[in-house]
Formats: sequence, C-alpha cells, structure tokens
Amino acid sequence: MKSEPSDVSIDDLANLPHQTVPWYGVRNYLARNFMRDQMKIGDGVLFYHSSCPEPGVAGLAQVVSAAYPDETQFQPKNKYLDEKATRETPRWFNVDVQLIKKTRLVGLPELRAHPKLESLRILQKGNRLSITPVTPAEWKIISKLAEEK
DNA sequence: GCCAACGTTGGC
DNA sequence: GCCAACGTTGGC
Repeated sequence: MKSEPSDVSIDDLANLPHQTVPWYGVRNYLARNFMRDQMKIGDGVLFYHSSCPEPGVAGLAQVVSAAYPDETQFQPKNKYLDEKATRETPRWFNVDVQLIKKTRLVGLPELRAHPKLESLRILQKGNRLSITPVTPAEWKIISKLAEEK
C-alpha cells in the first residue's frame, strides 16, 4: 500500500494511537475493490513510501479491520469529499492498517534488481494503483529483505 | 518540472 | 457507447 510520507509516513504511523490508521483517501475503484472485497483481517501489508526522495518499502503492517465507509468522503471541507456519496450509499471504503514494524528502507532500485520480483505489480511500467496485491512468495522475499541488517 | 501511463469526464 | 480532452500519479 502506497502512502506519501508527507501525508502519512511510517514514523507518523508509529506515533498514532494503537499505531493504526484508517487508509482513507483512496479514490480509485480498483484499489477500493481490493480493500472492500479481498482484504482480510490479519493480511500483511508492505507500507510503501511514494512520491518522495527515496521511494520504497519502509515497513511491515497488517490489516486490522474489514472495509467500512471512508469518513473523508462525507466531510465538506475535506479534499476527499465526494458530493455524490451518501451515508446510505457510500462510494469509498477503507480498512484500518496497523504497524507491525518499521524496517530499513528497501528502495525501488533494490526491488528492481531482485530477479524474483520481476512481476511485482508496483514495478510494472505505468503502474499507478495505490494498492496492489502481493503474492505470498513476493511477501516472503520483501519482508525478509526488509528485516535484514 | 517533465512526461508516460492511465483513469475519468462529457459531448455527441 | 465512442473517444478526445483533461487530470492525476509518481519516478526521474
């Protein structure tokens, strides 16, 4: 899951109550569907820093709630307001994500250099989705890399 | 700041 | 339902 560290960084997450954050602000249907339809409590999350000097995996986290309506879609002054969304028929959902541990930064070049991560979604050309699924094999490789050193 | 890629919008 | 125009993402 991508987050801009200027918005919510791994350190921000570490300092939040219960080290948990609602993954608000997703306004892409595919990414929304991943959260709503596929994520389960206990699923592992690679916390990825994007749009920053050093993009890459910054920590390990986990899903700690089922998807529920994203509160920001109803907030008039919020930039994520969606005027077509109502309480009765919410359009956007989020799960809660809890930190497992901050790790060293596994940067994009390092991910790209790994022969077994060739098909990792986030490395594919033109990938812009803020949430993408990771296979168990990819999780194993990346979480192990992250915990080295 | 550039630009490729891709999603969304809206006229027809 | 098509598709051009426009907006956004995100690495560089």
